[in-house]
Amino acid sequence: MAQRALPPVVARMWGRETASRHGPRPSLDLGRIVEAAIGIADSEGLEGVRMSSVANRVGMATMSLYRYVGSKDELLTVMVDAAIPEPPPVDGRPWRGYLTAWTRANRDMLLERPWLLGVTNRTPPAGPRMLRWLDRALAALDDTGLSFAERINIATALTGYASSQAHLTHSMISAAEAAAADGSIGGLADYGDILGQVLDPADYPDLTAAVRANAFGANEEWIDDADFTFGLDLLLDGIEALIARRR
Amino acid sequence: MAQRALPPVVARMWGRETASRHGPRPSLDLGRIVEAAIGIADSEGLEGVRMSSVANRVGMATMSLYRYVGSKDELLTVMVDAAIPEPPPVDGRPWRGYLTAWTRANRDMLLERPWLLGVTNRTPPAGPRMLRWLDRALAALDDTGLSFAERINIATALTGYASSQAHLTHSMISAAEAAAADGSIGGLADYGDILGQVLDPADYPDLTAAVRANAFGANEEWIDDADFTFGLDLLLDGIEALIARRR
DNA sequence: AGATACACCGTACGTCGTACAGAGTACGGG
DNA sequence: CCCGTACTCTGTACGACGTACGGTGTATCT
Repeated sequence: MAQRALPPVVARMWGRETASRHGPRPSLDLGRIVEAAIGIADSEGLEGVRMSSVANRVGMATMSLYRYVGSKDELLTVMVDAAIPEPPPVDGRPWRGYLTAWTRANRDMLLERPWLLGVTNRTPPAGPRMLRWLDRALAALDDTGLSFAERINIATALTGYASSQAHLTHSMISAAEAAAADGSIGGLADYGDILGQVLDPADYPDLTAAVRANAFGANEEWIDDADFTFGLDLLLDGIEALIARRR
Repeated sequence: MAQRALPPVVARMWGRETASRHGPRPSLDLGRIVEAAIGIADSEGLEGVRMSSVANRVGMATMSLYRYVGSKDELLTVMVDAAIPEPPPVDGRPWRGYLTAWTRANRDMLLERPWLLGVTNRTPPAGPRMLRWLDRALAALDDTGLSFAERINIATALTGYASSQAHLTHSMISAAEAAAADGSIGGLADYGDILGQVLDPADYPDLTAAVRANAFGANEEWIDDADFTFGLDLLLDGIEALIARRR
């Protein structure tokens, strides 16, 4: 059985470090470092996470971190997985109820730690927590008669929806915060205002109509679940139709 | 009518520059700079886009760019909108056919210029091209009896789906390229391989089953539209159900 | 003609990731 | 018991890169 060697990042995430024989014991472990980095990201955002600031927080020299982590990118990758909470527990609920909660929890975790959105994953997800989410979604669809490939695609679509939505509401929130300071665009109402100024009705007939109908100023409560639920139900209805068709 | 002042980035994107009275004429315009920056991004990726490299390409000193652009972030924002192609033309097609083409074109443009995925939009989209896409999607749903708010939500969901999907396939592609060089994870088959090594069947029952069923090694052709169409049809079926329900 | 505002540019600074090399330390073999 | 070895920790230094600042030349307005 030719075992392909695990990439170092993956090995570290799964705690498959090879214990060393010689020399002094490490005075730290990767966990403490990641924990410190997450703490900084939570309080100062991603820009606050510097190799120097992380090292400072764990009481080491900057360069010492490189005994535990190959690069800053690697640290970020490990951070992401460690910062993810456990997926909602699977009770006996029907799939639709569970996946609703699952997707909402997915979005919520991204809004609680917005810096997760700022880490562009270049590697496919291979962390223990992330995969646990995937596993639970597959489990929820166990009795639907769908193939594994289909179930994976469904989970992927839902994850994508959660993160798009989180990205959107987060950008609205931070725009509003910026607006409070310097008076730029803040809130959907201002956004509609801007559009009204700039749009040429001939070029953008429907969008102009939407602005005039005040479709943007409508709900000021962005985290209001109305929009989120609307799109989610679109997906779930589609899934339901697929399952029905299969039977 | 109290016109809220346009944010400078928005003004620049819409060509609302105030012509200056005194002094020498600018030897360039924003368009040339953006064009140059896009050219670099296309050939070298986002990391290639430095203020110095852009300046070099247009034949100016680095600092001269700041006469045309407030900051690098601003340049990136303007680049994004300028790099977006026109949305597919609206013919008389029924909404489903048009939105299918629209979403696919949306994804394709992201795969053609992957660096678009690397620009994290902190501002809500306010560029002429981006808004034209939105307008056309709204237009396609004209005769469906849906409200403006609903149509906007639908367009948002489809855009989100396109970019999630693009993000995913792009990360697979670049992982494969990296694998060709250093032998890390490449392709879905390798991915499944890794998972098989690392997963504890007790903790990840369904995922293990999926791996054993070879659900990951199945289709090697990532840009194959099968996966894309599957998720898209989920959404479109949901939309269709909604429209039907309304009537 | 002089004042004024603006285009363009060279220099310089601050920040951040990390390559490199040295110094101290525990373990294993002789 | 001791020496070599491998490993941990650290300071210094370098290279990128964004951009603040101030100076210089030029075209327009009074």
